[in-house]
Amino acid sequence: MKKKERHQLLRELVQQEVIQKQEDFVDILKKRGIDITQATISRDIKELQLIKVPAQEGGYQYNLPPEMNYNISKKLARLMKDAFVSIDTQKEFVLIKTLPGNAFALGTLIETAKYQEVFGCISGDDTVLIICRDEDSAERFQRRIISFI
Amino acid sequence: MKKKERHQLLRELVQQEVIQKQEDFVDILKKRGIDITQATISRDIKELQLIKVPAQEGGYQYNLPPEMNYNISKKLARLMKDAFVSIDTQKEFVLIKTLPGNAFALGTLIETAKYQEVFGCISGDDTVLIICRDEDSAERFQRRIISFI
DNA sequence: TATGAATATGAATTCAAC
DNA sequence: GTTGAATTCATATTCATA
Repeated sequence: MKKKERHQLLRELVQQEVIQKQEDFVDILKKRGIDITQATISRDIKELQLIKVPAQEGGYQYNLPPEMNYNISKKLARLMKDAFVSIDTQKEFVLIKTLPGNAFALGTLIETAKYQEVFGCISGDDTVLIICRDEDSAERFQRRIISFI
Repeated sequence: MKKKERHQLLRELVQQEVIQKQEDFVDILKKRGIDITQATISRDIKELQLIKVPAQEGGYQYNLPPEMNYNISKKLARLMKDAFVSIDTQKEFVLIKTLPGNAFALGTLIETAKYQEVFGCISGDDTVLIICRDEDSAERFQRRIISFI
């Protein structure tokens, strides 16, 4: 496997999995039959400019570079402006209604953006249900989303 | 000095100075008569969610959390849309013309955003001169800026 | 709760090999 | 130019103390 391919894989992994430390990368790659050491991962991270973000719930998480997250936020903002219908919260849940056919894309973006308030999210055709970490998170997340409109 | 004050100070420092490691914080605070250890800085960084961004020119730099940088980019995008007149590059220099009175604000935002392409920048009333790290950086930076319009 | 000292853990670099 | 092993260096945590 070439370095470029590995870099691409790391970019995907960091969006899909919760990577807390460089050894996590090593372990995941090992499971896929790619043997690589922490030293190489360290260099990869530097080249890809991945960042280690402190999570307030304890722990850390590697993430995409700010620049790329900015692009994700931009997409999110655009989609919200285009397809947003309504938003409501109840306890730790946030429910967003969109124009038909847009919820899945919205859900994917919300997940990719990895907002700390968000525990998980499920999307239908015109509805995204976001499960936040707690009631406060839900409120914060709602404000965040509304600011995009 | 209270923890809250120190946190505020760290937020300012991270925008003004190039902080490569936690000991840099310790040293800077010491010069200001604030005695604090690396352990405390580590906790502060976690609470403030500061991130360590790899710079492609070697080295690392602590920075504000992605969320806050997103806001800076949003301001930059808005100002560009409002006040942009023209842009041109020559070697490693980028020259941006703005409506009168807007260049200084633009320059400040560009500096705060800490784009890696940028070495430094000088602002007048309707002109910002950005010195990039090299010719390639200047081109990349120009594209970046244009994407805001 | 906030902190420092000591320590453990994680991450970056050096050096040699390829 | 890329990598792993060993090492150095940086950072997070533990444990004690205020």
